[in-house]
Amino acid sequence: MARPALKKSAIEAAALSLFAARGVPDTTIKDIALRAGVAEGALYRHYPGKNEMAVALFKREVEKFGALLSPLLFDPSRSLRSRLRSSIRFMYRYYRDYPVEFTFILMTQHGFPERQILRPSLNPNDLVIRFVKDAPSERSPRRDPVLLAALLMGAVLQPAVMHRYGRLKTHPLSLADKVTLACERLLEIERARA
Amino acid sequence: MARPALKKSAIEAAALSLFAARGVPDTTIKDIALRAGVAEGALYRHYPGKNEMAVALFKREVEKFGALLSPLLFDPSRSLRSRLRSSIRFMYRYYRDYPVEFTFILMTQHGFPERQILRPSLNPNDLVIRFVKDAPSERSPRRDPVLLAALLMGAVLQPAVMHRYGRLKTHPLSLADKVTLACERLLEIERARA
DNA sequence: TGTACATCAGTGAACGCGCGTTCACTGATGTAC
DNA sequence: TGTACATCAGTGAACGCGCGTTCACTGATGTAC
Repeated sequence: MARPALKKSAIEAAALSLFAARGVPDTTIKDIALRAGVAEGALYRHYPGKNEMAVALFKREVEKFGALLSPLLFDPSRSLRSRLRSSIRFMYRYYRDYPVEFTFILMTQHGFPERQILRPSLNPNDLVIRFVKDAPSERSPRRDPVLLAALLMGAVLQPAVMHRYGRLKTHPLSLADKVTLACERLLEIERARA
Repeated sequence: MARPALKKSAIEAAALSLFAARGVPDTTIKDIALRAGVAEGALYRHYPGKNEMAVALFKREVEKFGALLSPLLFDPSRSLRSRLRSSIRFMYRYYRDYPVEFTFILMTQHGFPERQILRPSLNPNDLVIRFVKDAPSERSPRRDPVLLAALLMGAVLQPAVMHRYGRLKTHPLSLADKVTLACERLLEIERARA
C-alpha cells in the first residue's frame, strides 16, 4: 500500500450526515467534498460512484445496528420481557447517541431494496420477525408473525420519528419502559384471544 | 377563460404515481410529461415548478385523506372502540383502493415539513393526537398523548409499509380487526397502570 | 347571429446550469535490494 | 541504512450529459358588440 486512506472515513462521515439530513438525491458530491474537506474526485478512490457509496453505507450501518441488536433479542439466558426491554432501550440509546446513523437508517429504509442488500441474519426486520416467531404463544406457531413484528416495529420506531420531527418533546429513551409495556401487550394479543 | 385545462389532471396523476414509485427527486419532468402524454412545458401552465407541484400535491392528498378520517375519529354518536375500528378500516381500505395516493403520502412524509404545509385540522398526525387526548383515561388528562398517538400511528401504518414491500403477505384490510384489538390494548395502557 | 378579438392551455425546441464523473498529475508512503 | 522505484490516495480543472425551466408560437374556446 502506498498511502493510508486518511480521508476515506471523513468522506463517509460527511456523506452519512448529509444523506441523513437531506436524503441521497438531494446531496451532491460537492456538498460531501466540502464538508469532508476533500477534493471532489477523492470519493472515486474508494467508491465507483455516489449511489454505490450510499448503498454501501446503508448496508454497513444497518448491519452494524443489527449485529448489536441480535444478541439482545436472542440471549437465551433471559426472559422474553427482559430481552424486549433491553432491545427497546438499545434502539433508543442508539437514536440518542448516534442520531445521524439512526436517522440515515430510518430515512433510507424506503429508498433501498433492503432484502436484496442486507443479510437476513443482520436485517432488523428479519430479526424482529424471528423474535416474534420464537416468542411463546398459546397458539403455536403464531398465526401471523409478520403482522405482529410490524406492530412492534411501528410502535417502537414511530416515537423516534415523532421525536425527530419535533412533535414528541420527551426523548424516547425516557419513555422506553412505557413502550416496552406497550409491546408486551401487543405480544399478548393472540394469547388473550385464544 | 380561453380553454379548459384538459391536461392538468393527467399531469397531476402522472406526477403522483411517479412520485409514489420513485420519490420526487428521482422523477424528471420528462418522465411526467411522457406518462401524461403532454409536452414538457405544459406543467408550467399550472405550477411554477416541479417542487411546488410536489408540495401542492402532498398538501392536497394528505388533506383529502385527513378530511375523510376526521369525521370517523370524532363521530360523537359512536364509542371509542367503534371509531377506532372504522378509522383503521378506512385507512387500510384507502391503501387498497388508492395505493398510489396512500404510498405517496407515506413516502413523502419524511420529505416535507408537514406542520408548515398542512392545516392542523386536516393533518392526520394532529387528528390522532387530538383523538388520544379526547379518549377517556383513568388519569385525566393523559400523561403523554403524543407518545400514545405515535404508538397507534406506528402500529397502524407499519403493517401497510410491510405489505407494500412484500413482507406481509396478507392484505392489512383483512387484518384490520387484529390491528384494532392491538390499538385498544395500547389505549388501555395508562388505565391498566393507574 | 356573425365577426373580430382576447385569452390562455398546450407545444416543443432551445437554453444553460449543476451535477456526477473523468483524468492527468502530485507527492507521501511503502517496498526492494 | 540508503537509494531507486512502485503504488495509490488525493487533487482540481475540465467535461459533457441531463435536468428544470424558458419562450415564441399555435390554435381552440370564450367574450364583446
